[in-house]
Amino acid sequence: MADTLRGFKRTDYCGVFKGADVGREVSVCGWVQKQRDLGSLIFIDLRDRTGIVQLAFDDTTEPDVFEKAKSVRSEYVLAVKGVVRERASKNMDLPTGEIEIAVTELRILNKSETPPFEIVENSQTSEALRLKYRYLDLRRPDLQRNILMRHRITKVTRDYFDEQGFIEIETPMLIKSTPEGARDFLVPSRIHKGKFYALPQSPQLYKQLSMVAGFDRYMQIARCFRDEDLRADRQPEFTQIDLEMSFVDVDDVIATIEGYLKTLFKKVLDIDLPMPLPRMTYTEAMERFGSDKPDTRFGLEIIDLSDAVRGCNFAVFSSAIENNGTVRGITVKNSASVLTRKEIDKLTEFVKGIGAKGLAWARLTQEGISSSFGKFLTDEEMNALLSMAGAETGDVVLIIADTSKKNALATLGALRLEVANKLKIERSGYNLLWITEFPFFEWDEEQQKYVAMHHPFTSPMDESIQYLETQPEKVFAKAYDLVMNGIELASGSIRITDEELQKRMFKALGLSDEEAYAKFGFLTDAFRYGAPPHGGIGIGLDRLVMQLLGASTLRDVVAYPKVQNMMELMTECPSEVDESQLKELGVQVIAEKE
RNA sequence: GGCCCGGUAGUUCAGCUGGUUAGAACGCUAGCCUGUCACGCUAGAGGUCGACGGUUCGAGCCCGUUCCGGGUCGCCA
Repeated sequence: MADTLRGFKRTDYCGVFKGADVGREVSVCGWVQKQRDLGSLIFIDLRDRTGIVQLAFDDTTEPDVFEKAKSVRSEYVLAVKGVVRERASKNMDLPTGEIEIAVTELRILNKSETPPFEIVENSQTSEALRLKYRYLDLRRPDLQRNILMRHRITKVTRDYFDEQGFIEIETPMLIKSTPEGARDFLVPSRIHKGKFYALPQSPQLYKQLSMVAGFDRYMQIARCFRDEDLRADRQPEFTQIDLEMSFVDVDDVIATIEGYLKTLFKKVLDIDLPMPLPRMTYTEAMERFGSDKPDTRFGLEIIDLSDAVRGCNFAVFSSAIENNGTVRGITVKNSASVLTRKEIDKLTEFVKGIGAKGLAWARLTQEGISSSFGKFLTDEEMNALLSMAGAETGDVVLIIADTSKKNALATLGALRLEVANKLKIERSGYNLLWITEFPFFEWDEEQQKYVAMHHPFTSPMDESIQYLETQPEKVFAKAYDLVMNGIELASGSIRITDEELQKRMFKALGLSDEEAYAKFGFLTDAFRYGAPPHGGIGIGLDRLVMQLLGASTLRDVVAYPKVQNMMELMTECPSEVDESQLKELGVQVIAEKE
């Protein structure tokens, strides 16, 4: 039978003791990190979320307390009373290493089985096992720090936006399904059989309606859901710092977020982030980095080599250009020793894996120039190409030719990151920038038509509205993304508040008036009653925390994450439900397992 | 859905060309030990080699299927 807490009152956390505490009688609670039994001397490291304190049992300890200490094992839960004293031998590696607690009273509040893995920092145990026993995993100091840091970040966030006059409004979790974009999680209705709620992909429409309602500045730390496949930086449910502001344009939203980031970095990391943040248009980001979320902490920028090889005898190059395509490359400085033929073959496989037809290359070594295309080019053409690429001895030029400029840039964007990883190019620090002026429409090869890059409430830039019906590729959006270290951290836009423009928008996206009204009528109705101009942004809180902590996966900053197949390994959900539950909901399972 | 990587003791891993009784470290159990803090010493327990099927005289190892985990592409307005 375990001891109880009756009459016991904790006075201190474990990890906070200092030399000045010597002589105090204290009471602490925690988990046993380690018991070291030296015979007539026992040490126990007691751990709570603040750290570790050493408990000492020796010839000054009551015999029954000493016997009890002998029986203590890892992860037992203890309550301890004793006197803080200076250690006979100090441990300077430990914050509390100068003192220990000479125990006068020991209560074993609960025993523990031997845990399936050790509760230590930097655990090497497989993530699957750790996730199954997440409550033990979360006891580890690194995850404790992450979760505490996450708390700190949300606290600073709420405080900042409160001070700026933002109002936190809780929007519903059971909402109407609007199946554009990502797949919705659906919730069947018991009362309305055959009808469904959706879990929100974001509070988008409600925050806009809150602007119509006159709340002027809205903020919510909102849970969002998307039924799409997972990645290291994607969970099916995630948290967004969601904002909306009335009477603003692009610069106002950006300035607000910059103020927030400056405060956040200062308070959480004590870093003075230089403001304002750099801005880059979408077009420039694609041209230079082949990505709308460029990691600009290193070079390897994309170079247009088309002019050097136009009309050359290498059909791969010349025909790409003739067919309105392009030839582009990146020059990898001083890499010829690392990027051997074999490594370049691997890179070729890599680009083929993401849809390129191949990879042309040139290595400039002391022994001369070797390349995959040299025999097709005249010396003049080769020299012009290398000079345009800025290549010198020791460099390697990697070239993609494609009839689609978009594909060539995207491939090189991915290749650029792959090469940076391969060469272990140093990428430290916090690199933030805004990407602005996104195209409104994107040409979809499969559907052979323009499709929206954003939700249909995004406002076009004023000067491009005229092209909406005639030249969709010339329409740019009042949309902005915040990119940090090559990860999309936030995304937002100024919204449409003009009913006529909204109708034109729906039409341009291929939605009939009837469809648009059935789906979004509640919003367009609202806009007939005095909608203030407004815009906002959603910041991915999980990604933000991940970046600030330097974590490599969201699972390290989400307390109870899901794994790649969408399961939560601890509770093993999703799980089957009773036939009676299904019947009550009017739901029939037809997708039996094969 | 495609591609790539992984699955051997509680944990992290090794395991030769397919060949006797599958090893190590940590952890765990017991005993000893008065200043440990990666305590030390001695002894011990602990294995469906992810699962199923196949090839073989013989499979942890080869082949097939499948399950589980990770990365990635598709997907993510």
